[in-house]
Amino acid sequence: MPVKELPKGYNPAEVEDKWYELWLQAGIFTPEFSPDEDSQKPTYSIVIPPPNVTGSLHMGHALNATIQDILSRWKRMGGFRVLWLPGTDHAGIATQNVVERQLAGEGLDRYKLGRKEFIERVWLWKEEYGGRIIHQLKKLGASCDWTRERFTMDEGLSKAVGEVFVSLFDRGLIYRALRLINWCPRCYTALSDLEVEHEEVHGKLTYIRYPLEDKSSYIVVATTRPETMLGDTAVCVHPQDGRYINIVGKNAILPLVNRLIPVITDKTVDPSFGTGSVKVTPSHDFNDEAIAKRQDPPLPFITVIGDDGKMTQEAGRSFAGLDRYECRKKVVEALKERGLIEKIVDHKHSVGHCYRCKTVIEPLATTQWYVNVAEMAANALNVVKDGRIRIIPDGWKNSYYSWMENIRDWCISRQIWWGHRIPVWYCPDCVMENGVLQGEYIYHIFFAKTRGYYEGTYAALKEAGFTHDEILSKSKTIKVGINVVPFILNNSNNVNGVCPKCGSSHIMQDPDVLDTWFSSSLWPFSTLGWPENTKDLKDFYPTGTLVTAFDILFFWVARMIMMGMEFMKEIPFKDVYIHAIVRDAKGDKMSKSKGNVVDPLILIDKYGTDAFRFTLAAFAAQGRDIRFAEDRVEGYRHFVNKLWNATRFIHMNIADFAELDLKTIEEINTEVETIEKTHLNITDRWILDRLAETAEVANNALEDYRFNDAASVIYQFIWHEFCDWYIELSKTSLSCNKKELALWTKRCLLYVLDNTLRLLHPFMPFVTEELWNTLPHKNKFIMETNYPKVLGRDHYAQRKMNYLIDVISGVRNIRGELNISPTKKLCSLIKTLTRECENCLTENKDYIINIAKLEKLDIAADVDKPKGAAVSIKPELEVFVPLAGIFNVKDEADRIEKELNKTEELIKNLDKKLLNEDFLGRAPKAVVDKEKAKYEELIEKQQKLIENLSKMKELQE
RNA sequence: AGGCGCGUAGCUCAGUGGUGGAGCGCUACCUUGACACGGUAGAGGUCAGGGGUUCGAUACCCCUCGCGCCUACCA
Repeated sequence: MPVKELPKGYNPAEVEDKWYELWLQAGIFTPEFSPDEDSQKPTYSIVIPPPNVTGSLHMGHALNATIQDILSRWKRMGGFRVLWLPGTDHAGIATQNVVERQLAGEGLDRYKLGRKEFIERVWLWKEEYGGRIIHQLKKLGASCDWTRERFTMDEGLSKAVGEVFVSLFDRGLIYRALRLINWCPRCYTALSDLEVEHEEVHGKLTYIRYPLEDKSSYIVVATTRPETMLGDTAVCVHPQDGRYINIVGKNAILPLVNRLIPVITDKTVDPSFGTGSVKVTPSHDFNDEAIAKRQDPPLPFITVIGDDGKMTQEAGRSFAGLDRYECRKKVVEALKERGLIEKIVDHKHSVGHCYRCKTVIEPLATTQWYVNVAEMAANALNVVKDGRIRIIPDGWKNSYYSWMENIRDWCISRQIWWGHRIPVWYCPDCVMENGVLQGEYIYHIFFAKTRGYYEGTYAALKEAGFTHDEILSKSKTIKVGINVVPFILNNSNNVNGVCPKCGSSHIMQDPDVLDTWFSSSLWPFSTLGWPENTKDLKDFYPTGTLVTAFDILFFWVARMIMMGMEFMKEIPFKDVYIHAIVRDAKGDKMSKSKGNVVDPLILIDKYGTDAFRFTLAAFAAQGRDIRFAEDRVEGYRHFVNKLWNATRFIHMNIADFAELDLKTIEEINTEVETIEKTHLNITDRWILDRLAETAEVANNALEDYRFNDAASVIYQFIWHEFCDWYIELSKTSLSCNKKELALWTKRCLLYVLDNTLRLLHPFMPFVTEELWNTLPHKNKFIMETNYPKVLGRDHYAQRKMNYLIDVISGVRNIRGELNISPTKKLCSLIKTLTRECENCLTENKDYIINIAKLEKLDIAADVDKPKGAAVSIKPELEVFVPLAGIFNVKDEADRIEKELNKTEELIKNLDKKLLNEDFLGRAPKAVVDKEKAKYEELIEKQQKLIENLSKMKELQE
């Protein structure tokens, strides 16, 4: 093996980009990398949770991607043909917001640009900035197959969206309905229930008197939103509420508006809240809407707040045009003037906010598209219940169940432009059953006043001389009445299509686009080529594991399961691994507005990707959030450096062994694995055993998605067994005059190093690749090798090695506690209590002498403790270090006394236990035996300590 | 309101029905020929509090307190 000279420390910056580039060039991330072998392999696939194309990498992404990369690399090394498919999400509302902000900077808005041009602008933006997060994932070392990168607005994925929409539409599972929805007046669109974030706010509860029509009295209602009273159409009490029994059925006079509204009953009213009587505003409150619909006949809906968050004409002259909050003040003032405010009290309640812009949501009656999810949800529930899909950790299953059991139809239309446009058309020229043109129910609002017109029905505008194309091109908003019949064109891209019913060519497409999550719900199969029957689909669907955080369990995971079952008739993934949310060190969620975000790229810059990734893995305990602490990253950077230097040591110490020249690491591995164990020295055998156990534990942990356990067992092995013990001991092995033995130690060093690098590679791809490539090898990249798995255990070596460790740590302990300089050479005598122990120590005397810094070592069964010696008591041996003249007698006496106290404490506890009849009778025999053995050992130790202590005391006198 | 989770060394966190663990920090000694991004030794915890189950509880059950999150039609 040629001599390698490594620099003294590891410099990630010099290494990372180089390897990533080489990996890409070689195509090692694609499942086609080695086609011959690959055809035999089982497949394993992961689809990335597509980050928003507007996004930049945050800690959550970093954790998410690190876990997927660990799985991908581990599975590749485990003999799977792996596809990790990357991509991004078009993030309708978010992206549109970003581009609109950009336009505003130029004094433009989307209406001035027009729909087509606006969308072109978004694509331009996407081409320029949308690749940022992809670039950042590469910095993280993500082994995605970039040749298969997808975007939810790609042609293929759009085709899938269209196919799914049409299929559900044809089966009546997609429908239009007029109901209250969550409306964001700033984003100017409907939102699904999930996209609303509820937040506690400190508000006011206003008690308002509504006079009764007969002037006999008034009824007091309590509200948090006084401005909505303008749209009240009833007052409601609980049917059994005695206080109101006499006025139910009467009318109240709605103040400020002077509308007569009935006092009605509904069981949902809570008599104990407020006055027990509630104002009913069907158009602006979900609860009130439900009450209104339960009445027979239903209560009228009066919309007093518009889609811009301002009061409508219906709100009356004094309030129309006011912002809803402005109006709230004005209404309260007006009521006060009339003496109709009974009181106003502080009130904490939760209010819905837009998840994209945090504006307070307005419930608004609009016509929207919905998916009927009842049946799909039931299927999606079953596949988790019957275990076809596992959720890990399974604590999340209950959340999943309760959501799926209470699921409501999914509002999928959004009043924005960026996204998949709903592939549905309307014909204004068709005549409806009532003899009216559909065009009478299609309402256009222009973005600018044109020839005196600002808005109007399609029919009216046509009448006024506008052409079809003009109407469409000038429309800012198109509201299509619920009674207008939608249809699908055979080819939904065929803009020149005609109405299938009347043949009119004046048809128009639905103006809305689909919820972004609609396209993401198809991700596991649309990215693999569906609706085409592709080879990828056959090879990689269903995928193996979905890795995500719980916050999109419903948004995304549940919907993927629904859609997968519906269109593939098969689960989209076998395991769902839910990882933690990364918080700051105080436990707060990281957010830009709080200014507590930690930028992963800065950490990568500072500590290197490997240290950063390892930190995330080490933190990734199941079922718990991560409080990110930067000093952990620093700690693991030191670990990387430690590994680097271990390799450096090995290179420096194998140079003069010409026998191993020209051998590859693979050949050396074979030699180590096939050699009869008895040819190896005890330290070699011991480290091989430790390695075997480490590999075993690491594999089991990865199998169970316990990334932190895998990381820490590898860490402990490398630092505290391989480096602290084995490498130190190997210095003695290597200087051994039996050349053949030394040669085996050299092989073992290389063997353990190689295995260690492979074990660590999924966690730390860069440094392991760099170091592994300093070894002569057959394959080109470390990821082409196998993940260490079944290596032989060696319990015999374990037991023998413990004798050495006992002696060495005994001497070290004496040295440390008595404050004897590490450079001071000492003498030591070992009294052995068993033959096995004596033989083992004698055989391996040199290790002890070197590592414990001794100048003389005697081992025998009949050693007498020298006068004035420090002592260390171990199970099968006693260590004496004569220190007459060197040490302070009192210090050693104190030391022994401390040890004695500790021992006696343990004996006391055990004593209690062993005197307990119940314990002896009921505890398992193995436990009792173990405790008894321990007890005897401790008693023996205690006696020896007492003996030694008295000798010390004699010396002191 | 309901549900879930958490409370373990100064800090950040693992963990387990049978003598309390890691990293960082701290103390002492050491520039030993892989590494001071290092080595050796050490200090430090009634495992939130109370009750129960058990021969035995930090771990399992119940309650209390504190913190966090999710869900809900809290007018």
